[in-house]
Amino acid sequence: MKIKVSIADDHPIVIQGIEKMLDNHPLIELIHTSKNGESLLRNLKTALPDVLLLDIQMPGQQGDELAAYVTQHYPEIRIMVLTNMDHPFHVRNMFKHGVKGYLLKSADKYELAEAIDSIYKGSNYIDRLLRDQLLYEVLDNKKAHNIPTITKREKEILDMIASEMTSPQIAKKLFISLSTVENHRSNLFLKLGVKNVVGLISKAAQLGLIK
Amino acid sequence: MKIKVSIADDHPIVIQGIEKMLDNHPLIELIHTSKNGESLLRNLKTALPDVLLLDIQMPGQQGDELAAYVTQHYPEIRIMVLTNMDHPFHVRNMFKHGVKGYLLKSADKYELAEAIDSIYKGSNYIDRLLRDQLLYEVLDNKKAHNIPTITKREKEILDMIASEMTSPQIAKKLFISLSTVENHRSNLFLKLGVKNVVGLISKAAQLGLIK
DNA sequence: ATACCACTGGGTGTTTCCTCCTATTTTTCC
DNA sequence: GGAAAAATAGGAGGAAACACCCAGTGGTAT
Repeated sequence: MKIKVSIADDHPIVIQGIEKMLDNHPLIELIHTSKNGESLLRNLKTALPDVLLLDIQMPGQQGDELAAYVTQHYPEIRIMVLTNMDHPFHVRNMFKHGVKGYLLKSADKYELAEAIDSIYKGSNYIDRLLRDQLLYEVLDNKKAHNIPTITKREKEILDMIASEMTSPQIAKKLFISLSTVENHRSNLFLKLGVKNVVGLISKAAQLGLIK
Repeated sequence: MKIKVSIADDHPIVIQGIEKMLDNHPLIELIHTSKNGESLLRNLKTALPDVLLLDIQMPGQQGDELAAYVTQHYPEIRIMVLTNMDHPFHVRNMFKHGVKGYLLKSADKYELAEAIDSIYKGSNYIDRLLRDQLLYEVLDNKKAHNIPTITKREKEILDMIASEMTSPQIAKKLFISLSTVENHRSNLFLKLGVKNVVGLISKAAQLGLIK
């Protein structure tokens, strides 16, 4: 009995690449591939995989919502994220949504097969570099990547900052005082652990909070 | 006589994906694949492809330098960029360095084959969306994406800005006066057509100038 | 009912940003 | 060798950012 694998990724090249990598593998078989969330959900109704390879950035539904949905409705499927996003934040975030593995798209066929095999057997799998980074964070007691929740208002203001608006402009547009805007700004700096607006933009982009 | 194709991309998944896409194609054959610039140059010494599929972001050499080198030393090779970067700037930039085609990694096998075929036959090929955007820029007489050259010093300072350094800090580190740093800043704003550092960072990231 | 938290607003002071000038020296290129 | 571009530096001024405070209000969860 082979391990049944399904892929959801909007890039044909990636799908074909994985197909080729798993081709003729003695223990793994590919049962279906999906270009987007809807297609995936349709496929899941026809046959259930043991392991689902899931991209984070896809048109329509976001990977984290999709992961949460699949985890809830098909708890027996083990989800492995397959992405280019190499920030520990995303690892934490996706594991919160029930995934069991996190693999980068730079992986080769041996890594891919090993990752699939180990999460099928019940272990978790995280890309080596990211695993080390997460471990380092824990040992170092760093909170930097353990991002606190960004509130609705903060997110709103973050977006406006990112579109090159100054604090006075934001205050005017939101009908609130300059002080309030600057308070929100400062809170964003604190929460993301950055020193200035440059860091804010970089970090927020890295975390997928903007753009 | 088939069209001889070579790939240079640091992601095994992408290489395998393209291999699979071109497998059994009646008119196209893959003669070698390379994971980085060095490996590519070594491969070129053994056999010459008609078309080279080249990634922009690779460890070590950057895609544009590599393209320029190959264009100069092997003018008979037609280079097609294969990348995720979907900004018109990169199209302009890579064509400046002698490439003949620009394809996004979201392409499917038909697009891939068509693109290879058309640049082999002497036409250029640009992803449809990017082609439209470029055309729009021309018709609209927009200069926004026609980014002037960023000088070495400006690049240096841009990197320091991106690492959250303030102007006084940069001045101190480079042993130049604050005025000079601020001049370079202003010039960067002008060249990238932005209003403040936020815009600078976003634009620079978009253009691949930083990170 | 009380404790928490998001959102709001204010004050005060320093630093940095950003713009608009001008101007000299050095490097690069044809 | 002469022109153009890049790098350097200065002043002057206003706007914005950033770092500290503090404090009231309204919702909500225990």
